[in-house]
Amino acid sequence: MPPETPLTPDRILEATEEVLRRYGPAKATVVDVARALGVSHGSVYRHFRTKAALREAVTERWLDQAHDQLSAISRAGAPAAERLRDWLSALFAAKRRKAGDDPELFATYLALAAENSATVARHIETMTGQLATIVESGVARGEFAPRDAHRTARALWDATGRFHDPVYAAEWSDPQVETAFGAVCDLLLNGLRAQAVP
Amino acid sequence: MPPETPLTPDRILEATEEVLRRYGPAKATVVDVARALGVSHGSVYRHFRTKAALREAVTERWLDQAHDQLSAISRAGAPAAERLRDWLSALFAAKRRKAGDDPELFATYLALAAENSATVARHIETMTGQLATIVESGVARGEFAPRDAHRTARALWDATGRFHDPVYAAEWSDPQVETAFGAVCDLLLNGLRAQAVP
DNA sequence: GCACTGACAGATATTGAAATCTGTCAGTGC
DNA sequence: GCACTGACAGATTTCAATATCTGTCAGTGC
Repeated sequence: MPPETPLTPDRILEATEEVLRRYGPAKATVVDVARALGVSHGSVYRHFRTKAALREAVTERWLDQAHDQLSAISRAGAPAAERLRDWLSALFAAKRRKAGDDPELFATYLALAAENSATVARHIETMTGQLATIVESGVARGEFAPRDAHRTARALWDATGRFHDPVYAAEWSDPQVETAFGAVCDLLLNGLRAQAVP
Repeated sequence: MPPETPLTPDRILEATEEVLRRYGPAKATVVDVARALGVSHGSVYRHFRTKAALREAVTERWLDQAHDQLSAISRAGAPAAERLRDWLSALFAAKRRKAGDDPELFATYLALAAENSATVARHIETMTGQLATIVESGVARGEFAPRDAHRTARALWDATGRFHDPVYAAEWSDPQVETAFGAVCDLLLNGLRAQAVP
């Protein structure tokens, strides 16, 4: 019998998210996804070549959500130092909220991220690209000393890892972490404002 | 029969390290340690109340090794900026060497560290204490702008996490990581030299 | 008395047979 | 022709039995 709604990659991804949410990354199976959609698992394989590809697509979708809000900050008109602090704060706040609101779901996506390092690497490139935009405009306006924007963006990303890398999620509920974040931001912003690195 | 050599905590720790090295953290048992020492496992429990206490003692011993070399650098007479860079480089090099030379042993100690967070926290306090010493002397000599040495030391530790936290060990074999380390160091040292954070 | 042993109970880990899952593909129905 | 099904082989996971381990303590020998 033909389905009421056609089976699309998007509907499959939605069902996969739901199944992952309900069963967790270890127990979620393609059969579960098919069952949730009321189709046979063979049909799922018509749209995603492997279970890994399906999970990768879900991972990508999840990571892409993070881009939008931050992208707006990176291209705003405020002074670069302010935009940079806002951007890093927004990233930290978003991650911390997700980790705190639903730790299980966060752990699920952490597991997905761990098995899709290439997708994560692409996500990080997008993120450091936004940081580079801020640094570049700061240099152009004379706020920051001239420097290699991409190298600096990567350094900013690396140096703030404790406040966005999910492996540290357990520490984000510690009240002192806000202070630590402030201290690192101060140091980094100070470093940008100072005279150029030789 | 009385043993040829008396059973001491130190001998037990040595045997435990050997057993951990041979069997890994998941398979190493107290019975294995006792067997390696030629005693009954009951004897081991006369010196360490639980298996967890034994593993914690091994963890502490391992972490303490790291202190000595770095401590010398932190108290040397060189300019603070140079000492700081040397200290961070030495820490990174030591960790990277350990991770690269014997990944299995490194993974073993990583597992031990994960189950002894209080011991690790004490280790980190010692480390940031050494960083604070460098910062303090840099401020005293006028190399660095005045600042809270401990807060700054913690920020330096946090910001360089990617280059000493074992969770990132897999990335340390990437040739680009040296560049990334240099970029973060440049930014941080620049931040210290610049005028004080308000 | 002292350092050690070894048997024990309850907790944890291992193992292998049974169940489930992944990925394929010939077949079904429209 | 097209979207989907469902049976299948091989891979993986589950589960319960079996074995091993942890931590205790009364007992042994010096």
